[in-house]
Amino acid sequence: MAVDGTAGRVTRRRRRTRADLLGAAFSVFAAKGFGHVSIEEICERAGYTRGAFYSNFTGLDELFFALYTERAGLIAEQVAGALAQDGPDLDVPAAVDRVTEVLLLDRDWLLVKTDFLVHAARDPEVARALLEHRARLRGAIEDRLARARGHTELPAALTDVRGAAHAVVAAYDGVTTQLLLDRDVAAARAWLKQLLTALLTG
Amino acid sequence: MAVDGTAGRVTRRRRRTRADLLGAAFSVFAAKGFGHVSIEEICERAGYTRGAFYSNFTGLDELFFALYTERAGLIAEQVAGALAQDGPDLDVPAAVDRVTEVLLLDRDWLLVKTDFLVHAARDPEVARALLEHRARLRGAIEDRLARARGHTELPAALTDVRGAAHAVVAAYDGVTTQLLLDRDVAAARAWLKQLLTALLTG
DNA sequence: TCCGTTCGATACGGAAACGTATCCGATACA
DNA sequence: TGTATCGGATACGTTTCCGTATCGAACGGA
Repeated sequence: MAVDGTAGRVTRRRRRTRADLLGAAFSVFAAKGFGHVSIEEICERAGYTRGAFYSNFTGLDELFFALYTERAGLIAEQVAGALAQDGPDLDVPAAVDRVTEVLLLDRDWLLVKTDFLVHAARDPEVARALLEHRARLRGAIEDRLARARGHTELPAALTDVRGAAHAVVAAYDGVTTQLLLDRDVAAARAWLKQLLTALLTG
Repeated sequence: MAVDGTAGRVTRRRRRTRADLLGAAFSVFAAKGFGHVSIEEICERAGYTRGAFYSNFTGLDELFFALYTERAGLIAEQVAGALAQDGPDLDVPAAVDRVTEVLLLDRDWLLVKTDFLVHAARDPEVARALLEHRARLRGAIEDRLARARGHTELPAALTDVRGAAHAVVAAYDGVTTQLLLDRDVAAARAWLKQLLTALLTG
């Protein structure tokens, strides 16, 4: 019981079990894809039985959502940190370097993230959560761009800072797609840098 | 037998069955996602039994590949046609209108296509095929851009026509991602138009 | 129309995963 | 340290899906 947040007590053991299951789920999802993974498989990898699983989650969907939320939160923090790092002048290549360090390094994360995207695309509830997360990231980018206003020009076609931030996200998504296929991280970084330069320095 | 191409005879009935199965697979994949679909489900939808399925395909993977190849081929033709349509001057908004008519209209196709992407991301064999298809599309765009050379300027940051075509694809992928989540086709089109304008008319 | 071939339906055994109900060891707290 | 609560293991029965082997009907060519 108490799979919900209406806590009675939560033991150390339970937190550990939950973390183990989430960790195992991440690697199994990355390897096989959300759709091709059984609950049993995750439990086996984590070293538990299904009893533990059902004690912590109502099903695969809930676990997947928890997993995504957790990792996405961490990454959002890191990105915000990387963006806040330098001065008021916007050094695009340097900023891109730091951000891609976070966003494009871990192929497993890209796989899981994309799985989550197609999952969300079929479930409006999940889609809302994902859109909110993306809005948060976009917000961090907007802040950064606004801070650079006056120091750097935006091209006319991107009407304002919002539009520019939106464009940055689209570029990132586009590069991710290509990277999933060709697995060339170096090329993806170079390419994203070039793309953002073209977009932001009209 | 004869699931392979080493034809003995191929009856009309067989072609029909195969087409029915592919059609049913498309709608079931779109609705549930590749990973959450059983062979039985497809057969049921198509009005056949598993006997018919195994007589035509070795398994779900093969069917999925055939399905993608078929549809992607059709779409590639349509895009090439839409690009060839107008004169040597590059009217970005008009061209985008015509191309997005093909590429962004059918949500089911976007879903299946994205499923295929994550599928390919985990199978190098499949990834190669998908990369080739993307290369063909990019080629059509390159041709179009090259034809417009001299009539329209490219921004400096996109070093050449190849780079520009690459950027167009990335923009398209990025917009697709957003569209999968917010389901706002009109916004996606407007946004893609704006993005490509920013990219191509430096 | 007849005949050999092809195609898909039927029927079967088996494997895998599911979700639950129950029990016992672990854990927190007095 | 004692004890009440918590957490995960165990042990079911059930469902779903798989892949194959076999058979009869549909088909195309002569």
